[in-house]
Order: sequence, then C-alpha cells, then structure tokens
Amino acid sequence: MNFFDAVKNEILKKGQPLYEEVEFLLREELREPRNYFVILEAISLGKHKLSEIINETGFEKSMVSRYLAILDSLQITKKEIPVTEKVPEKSRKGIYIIEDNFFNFWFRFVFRNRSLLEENKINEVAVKIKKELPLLVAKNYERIAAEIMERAILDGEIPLSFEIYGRWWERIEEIDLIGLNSNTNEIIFGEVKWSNKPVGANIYRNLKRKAQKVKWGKKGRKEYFCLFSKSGFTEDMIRMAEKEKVYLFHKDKFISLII
DNA sequence: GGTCCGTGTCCATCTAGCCG
DNA sequence: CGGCTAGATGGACACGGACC
Repeated sequence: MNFFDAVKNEILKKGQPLYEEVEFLLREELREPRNYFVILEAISLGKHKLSEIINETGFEKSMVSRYLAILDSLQITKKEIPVTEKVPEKSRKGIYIIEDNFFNFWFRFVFRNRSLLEENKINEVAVKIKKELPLLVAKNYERIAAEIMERAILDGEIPLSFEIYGRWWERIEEIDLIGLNSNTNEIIFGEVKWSNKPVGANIYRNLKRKAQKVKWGKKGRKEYFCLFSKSGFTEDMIRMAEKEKVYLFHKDKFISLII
C-alpha cells in the first residue's frame, strides 16, 4: 500500500476526516504540509494556472512551482498540457489539476469548509456539495471520455485508432477531447456535455469551428468528430450525425446510427 | 557553542510564446 | 523580426531546530 492510499484509508476509517490527522500523516512525507494544503485548496477551487495559484495563495512563484513538482511526483496533482504540443515537457500552456478525485473532493468541500464543519453546520456544507458536485461530475465525464472512445474502438464499433488522447486549449478556446494518429494523420475532435438537455447541432457546429483553430497536421489531415452527452441528442443533431458521420455517445454507450 | 539539515527567499538565467 | 512576459530551474544564503 502506498503512502496516499494509507492516508485515504485512515480518513475513511475515521469517518469524519480531521485536518490535524491528515496533516500529521502528510508531515511524514512533505516539507511544510500547511503550504501544500493551501495550494491544493486553490487548485480545487478552480485556480489551475501557475499565475492563478500564485495570486490565490500569495506564495513566491519559485516556491509554488517547487511544491507543485513535489505534488506531481507524488501523483496528487498532474500538469496537463494541450495534447497537440510538440515538446510537452517544454510547453508553458500547462495547467495544474488534482489528479486524485478523493483529494479533489476533500479539499474543495471538507478542507474549505472546515470551520463550518467544526461548528457542526453540516447542512450548509451539504447544500454547497449538492450545488457544486455536478460540476465535478462533469469534469470527470470529460476525463473518462477518452476511455469510452477507446473501448468503442476495441469493440470494433469505430473503425479508427488513435495514439494519444487529451484536451486542447488556446486562449479562450477549449476542446474537451482530441485523439491523434500521427501515422495516418487522423484527428478526432470531441465535445463532452454533462447536461440535462439533449445536445443539439449548435454544439457540433461550434466544435467544427473550434477544430479549425487546431494547427496539428493541418495539411491533408483527416478529421473526425464525436459528441458525448448525458441526456442524448436532438432529432436535428441525429440527422446531421448520420449525414456527416459524427460518432455519438450517450453517457458511456456508443450510438450506432447505421443499422 | 558548533555542526548539520531542512526550509524558504532571493536572485540570475534560460526560453517558449505573445504581441506589435 | 525583436522585445517583453511568464514560467522553470538552480545556486547562494539566511534562519531555526535538532543533535552532539
């Protein structure tokens, strides 16, 4: 059992995670645990860029990148880079995310609200969790979309293959899922929606527009598109998918349009 | 008191990406 | 293209606690 599994077990065993206990466990491994807590809290609140974390925490920038490197080596956080970057280790577009879902939840809801919890105001915290949890679920749907796609490929439902999957962003534009195959110069673009409304053709059109901003393999590349939706698709979108061969997924299931 | 180690800060330097 | 900024990295150093 590795160190962080041990921490998790410890927290789960106690039922109600206590800051001091987690701190005690972390002290064995890290420098100044409180600083890591502050950094992880900032990330869990949506501060993903290094500059945002520096602003939020007020820490020295050399210190923050050092701490993030340690968190990365412990596989608590991960530095994510647009999948199309040529030299990933030199990219400066990286954003920092909390890789571990348990830690993400804990810092966002428990650590953040520790004073409320200590006053036993459980309901207030529960309301916050209820309100914000769908956002976390949506993020995780994006994270597993590549796995869903890969499974459909392995099952022979989609006659394509890709070497790597990832996200892509540039300025304000963002694409949830991109798969690349550099041998065949094929690229797939995906939009992932965890929403209660069926996904319509406007989402697809917007994805096609954003795809043009991705420079990878621009000369003669073959483009494919896929959509992931919690609540299915509009009639309009389904017709368009048949016509333009868009791969549709309802939650984790591939929808075959060719019968 | 002297030494060692871990930690945090400051500084210099390098470089990718951005903007004019 | 050149200049600027943001991010990464590593060295020097000061501080404080632990230990002898």
